[in-house]
Amino acid sequence: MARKLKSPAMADRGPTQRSRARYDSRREEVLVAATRVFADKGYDATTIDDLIEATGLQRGGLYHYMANKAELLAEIHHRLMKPLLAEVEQIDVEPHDSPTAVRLVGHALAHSLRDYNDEMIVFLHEWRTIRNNPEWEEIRQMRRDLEHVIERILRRGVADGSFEIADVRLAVLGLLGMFNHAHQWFRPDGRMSAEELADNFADIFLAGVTRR
Amino acid sequence: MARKLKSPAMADRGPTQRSRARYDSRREEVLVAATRVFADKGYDATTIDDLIEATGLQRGGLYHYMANKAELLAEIHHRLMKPLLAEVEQIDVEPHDSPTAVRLVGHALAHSLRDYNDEMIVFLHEWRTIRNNPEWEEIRQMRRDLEHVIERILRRGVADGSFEIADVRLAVLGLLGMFNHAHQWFRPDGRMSAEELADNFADIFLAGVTRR
Amino acid sequence: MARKLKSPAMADRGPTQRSRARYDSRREEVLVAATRVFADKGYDATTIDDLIEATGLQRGGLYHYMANKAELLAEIHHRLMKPLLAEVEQIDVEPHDSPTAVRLVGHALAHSLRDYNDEMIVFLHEWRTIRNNPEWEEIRQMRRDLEHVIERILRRGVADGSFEIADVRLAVLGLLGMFNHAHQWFRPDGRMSAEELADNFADIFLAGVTRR
Amino acid sequence: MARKLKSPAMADRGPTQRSRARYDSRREEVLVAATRVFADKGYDATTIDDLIEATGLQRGGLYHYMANKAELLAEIHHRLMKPLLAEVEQIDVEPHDSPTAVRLVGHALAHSLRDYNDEMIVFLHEWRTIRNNPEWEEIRQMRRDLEHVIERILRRGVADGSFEIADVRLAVLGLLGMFNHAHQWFRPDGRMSAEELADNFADIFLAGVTRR
DNA sequence: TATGAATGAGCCTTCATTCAT
DNA sequence: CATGAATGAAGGCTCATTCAT
Repeated sequence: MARKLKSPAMADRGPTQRSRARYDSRREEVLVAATRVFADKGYDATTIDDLIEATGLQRGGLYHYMANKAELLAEIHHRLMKPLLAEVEQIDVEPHDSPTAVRLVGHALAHSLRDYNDEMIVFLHEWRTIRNNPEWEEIRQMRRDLEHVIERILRRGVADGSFEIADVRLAVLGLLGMFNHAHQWFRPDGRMSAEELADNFADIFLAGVTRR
Repeated sequence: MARKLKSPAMADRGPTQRSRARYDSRREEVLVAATRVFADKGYDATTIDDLIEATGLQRGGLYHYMANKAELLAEIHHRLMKPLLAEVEQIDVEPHDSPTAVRLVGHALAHSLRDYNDEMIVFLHEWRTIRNNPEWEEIRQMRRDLEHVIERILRRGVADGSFEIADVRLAVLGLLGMFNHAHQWFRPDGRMSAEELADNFADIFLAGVTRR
Repeated sequence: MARKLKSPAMADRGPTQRSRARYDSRREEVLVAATRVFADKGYDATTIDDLIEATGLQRGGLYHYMANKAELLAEIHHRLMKPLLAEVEQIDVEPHDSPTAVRLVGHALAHSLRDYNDEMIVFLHEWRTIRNNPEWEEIRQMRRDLEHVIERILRRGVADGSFEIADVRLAVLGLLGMFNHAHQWFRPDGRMSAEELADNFADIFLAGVTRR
Repeated sequence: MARKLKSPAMADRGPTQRSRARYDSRREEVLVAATRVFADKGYDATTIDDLIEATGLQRGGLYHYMANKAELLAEIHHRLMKPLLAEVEQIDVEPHDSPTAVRLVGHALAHSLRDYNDEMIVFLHEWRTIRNNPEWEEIRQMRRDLEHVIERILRRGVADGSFEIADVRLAVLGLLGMFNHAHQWFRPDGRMSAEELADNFADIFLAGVTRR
């Protein structure tokens, strides 16, 4: 039914490159602003009016760049999890020895903390929001995927004799927990670099799991 | 009411004949598409985005062919009522005997049903929309005009002794009602032709009002 | 989880008879008022503020008596269709000859028109609203049920040789259509009684379908 | 802040001892139920209806045991922080050597985790809610007090040559962070006792700050 | 003409809280 | 103390229309 009247001459044009690019960059701004506000006030406590103020758009204009508030939260999680998951899965398939793999995972987590600091804050704070809402199964799945990859790496370390771990699931949560909690004090532009953070935490964790 | 169809008088200035023709044919397409959607979903429930989808135009483009949504509804009613009213008024001034005049009115109504099926559906469904909005007085007037012509024909039949009708107003509503309701099942390409429909209903109606 | 703290002594009380009755009567008022407004302006065109004005309640108070606007529409249809369906189904199972059964169905329809005039108006106007919304399948089903019972009665008349009908489905729609359309002019307190209406329409319909 | 727990001094006037006791025990139940719900769904996402369901009270009844929702949150924090703060301040004034003091602080934190698990969850999740609302300055102060006591203990350890800490503030946050994060997996009735948890974390922390 | 970003009024609904009984 | 009807502010979202490009 669509595009019935459009003349053949223009049928294949669609939005111009330029307008498309402007839309995308504006959407990016909206997303960044929303992430900031969500990180600061929390998703539920953030009103559309807060987003209006943060973006400088008006009500309708804002909705030009998002379907609804929930979509923003989902997108924020994708922005955080996709690169992280990719990096960790890459580590999983490369031929590292187990301690090195764990260390690299630490670096990947630290990179997220550095490059997606606000997203990380949102991710960690809104877990309950996401957990309690059927609509966000996809995000829950990404989180599970991350845990599974790390679990696989640890199990390989156990299998090859590098590690000695009583409860691998718990170790995964512990490793993630160390980094997750760091979001409360780590600042991308602070004294400690992401690499230092990663190495310090990797040292601690490896000291705890390495077979003696 | 802005942006009425440009009057022919303006055609020789500004836009070329060709571009003028293209504009009109596009406008026609918009109107037909809108009528279809209004008939299907109702005027209020139809959004501009529905019209965008139905016409294949874009938001701004669509507004080149209409001043606003309300104008479309008005125009749809004009398209239906003008020929019908003309036909019925013609019958009124011609020297038919009363039963024949009624029969011809029936045919006129059936023709509307056949030739302006979607418009008829819109007309019947949106009556309340039109009734409650001051802006549509013009349309209400056309409807009243139609009723008045028919009423005049019936009264003449009473006066000349052909008919015996207790409440002429009610009889008008009854006659219109029979045809109006037929829009729910009559299809221009269905089993029953418009002429058959007209004759059947005329038979029933005349049987009811003819002086015994 | 509920009622954990409630002392045993009061566990079986629940709302008092009195308060329950007041709630119900207030809800009834809301429903009647809403039906009136829906009948007048249409469901979609009726805003919550219209209902507030019609009921004399305030926003929150109104929502005390309804889950949402849609629920009202559903309830209105139940109020109309349940007694009608019951009456027609009763006719179907009683041992009437076919013409009598049809006449009784006409009376049942006329009773609805008389006793549930506003509900009837809403029912007839909002059919499209209901048709297009998955949430109202239950109502669509009631309508289908009604049509089926009438269809069954007509088919029995054909089978027993009383009627001669080319297209029974169409005849059902025609019978319903006659009565449905009458809502446009029939008034419970008008010149014509519901019984007269029923008999007149039954006469017309039976004249059309009786085997000659 | 209205309707605080009535002070004991008022107990002898008006309500009997018995009714007073019943009131307090009900209030206790309300608090426990609310804490559970807040921990599960979050403070903002918890509605009064959730509390009604969780307590088994009715709307009006519930409000007899609380001034408003915010008061519950404040009270929950008092229940958690008062004993913890008392325990830690006690440690501070007792003549322990610095590593022992730290270890005892760890045990105090672990006890909170064990005895006030839900309160802890609420405390950690709702920090932002509390931070952004002027009304909760008192709670923010308690948290600051806790940090200050721990900071004092650590600084004493630095002063007496036991510890070598570059950034004492950060060390405080680190120590609290370890325990705080544990609420995500620690269960009062789980494999690991609170004492074991405390000792493990104390070992790790002390290993990190002890002067070599 | 055409585009689509932007506007802002207005809609339905939720919810903490109050208060007459 | 208890009830539950009522309040009304505020929230998320829709949508017809405008306008700079």
